[in-house]
Amino acid sequence: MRSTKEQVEKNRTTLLNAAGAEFRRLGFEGVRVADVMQEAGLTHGGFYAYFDSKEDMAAQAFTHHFGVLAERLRARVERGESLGEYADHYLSVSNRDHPDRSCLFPSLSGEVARQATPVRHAYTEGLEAYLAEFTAMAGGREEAIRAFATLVGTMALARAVDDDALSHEILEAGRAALRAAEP
Amino acid sequence: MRSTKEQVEKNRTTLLNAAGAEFRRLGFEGVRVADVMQEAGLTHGGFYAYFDSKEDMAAQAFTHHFGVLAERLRARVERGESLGEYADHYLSVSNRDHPDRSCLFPSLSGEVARQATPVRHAYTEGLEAYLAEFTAMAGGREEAIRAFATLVGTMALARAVDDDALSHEILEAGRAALRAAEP
DNA sequence: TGTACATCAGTGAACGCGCGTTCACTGATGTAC
DNA sequence: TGTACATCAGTGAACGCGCGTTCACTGATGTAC
Repeated sequence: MRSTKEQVEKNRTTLLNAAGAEFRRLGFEGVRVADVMQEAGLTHGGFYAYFDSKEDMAAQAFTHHFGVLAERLRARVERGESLGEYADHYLSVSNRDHPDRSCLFPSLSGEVARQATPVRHAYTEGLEAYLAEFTAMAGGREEAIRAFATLVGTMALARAVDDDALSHEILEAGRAALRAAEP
Repeated sequence: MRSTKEQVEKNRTTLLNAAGAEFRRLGFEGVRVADVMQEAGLTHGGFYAYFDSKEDMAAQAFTHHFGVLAERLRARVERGESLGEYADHYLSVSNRDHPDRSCLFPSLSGEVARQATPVRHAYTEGLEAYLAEFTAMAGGREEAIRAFATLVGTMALARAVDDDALSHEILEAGRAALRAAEP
């Protein structure tokens, strides 16, 4: 049943994308190794041909995700997008309702703080890469950190809350905050 | 082995405090029912005399925690504490390193979004109670939401990061943001 | 106030399920000659 | 270029452990008379 090298690389990408989405959607413990394999059309036994452990998969999926994220952010910066426009996108209802399709930080930061070194390290490098791009949009590094913390906190609260009106109010307050913070 | 009514009430409080601290320290799945019971000097079998399920314990512990939190915040408001002073406290290194002794939102918001109704409901009521107090300090409800989202996001990032210098930088940026936002 | 009985907090063993990980095996791919 | 062998991605059953939950039992508390 050996696969071609190309197939293996294709599978690896599929697995990293699927794992990233599942982690954001379900949290670290909510993800099942067998499910991720299934999303790539494989059975669970083959998992260890790709990863050392579930934790290793998380670290690799994080790194992969952050690469994609930074690239997308760079495109927005190059397009000259303003902080307010970015906030409208980041804090949209669609992003709120689809953590699997959006940024990792609001969904997983709490859990990452409890993870072991490899995962935290991937996270930290991802945040640094993100801030490096975001600094241009926010008009300075400190401004970038402030603005990003507001985005992350806003989305985390808006997602957790069990009341749609309150959730909308939170999202709108966050958007207004970033509009006001434009350089 | 039946206990007195007073003992039962004392145990209940101990359990709620212990559960609240454990959830903030370890996350929902990281907490073991047996450990929480042990912290009250009890064995795991008696758990269901106090709670319907682990989830029920979480919901009750959240409500209990938010009661304490709102009370403490009210004391600070009455003392006339400024937003900047509050941020210095909230975003202290000591709070960063002791999630079990500090506010629930930065540690658990991500996970709460994936929990069932009772937990999310307790969370939502807790946030509303918190914001009700915080509005006085921040000088308005929208200002309160913005400022609190910044606090929560800042602490979540500062805790998750694997680099002490970056973590300090994040905390300081958050403190500066709230100082600048003072009414 | 004292006595008899019912209640129920608490114990500790056992159950059961989920899930990460391991393992023996398969057979197509890749490579050496 | 063709052939023989080694490699290794992939399979699916089985293992093993952790942990929430259940259960039969205990004995002190609470209550009815």
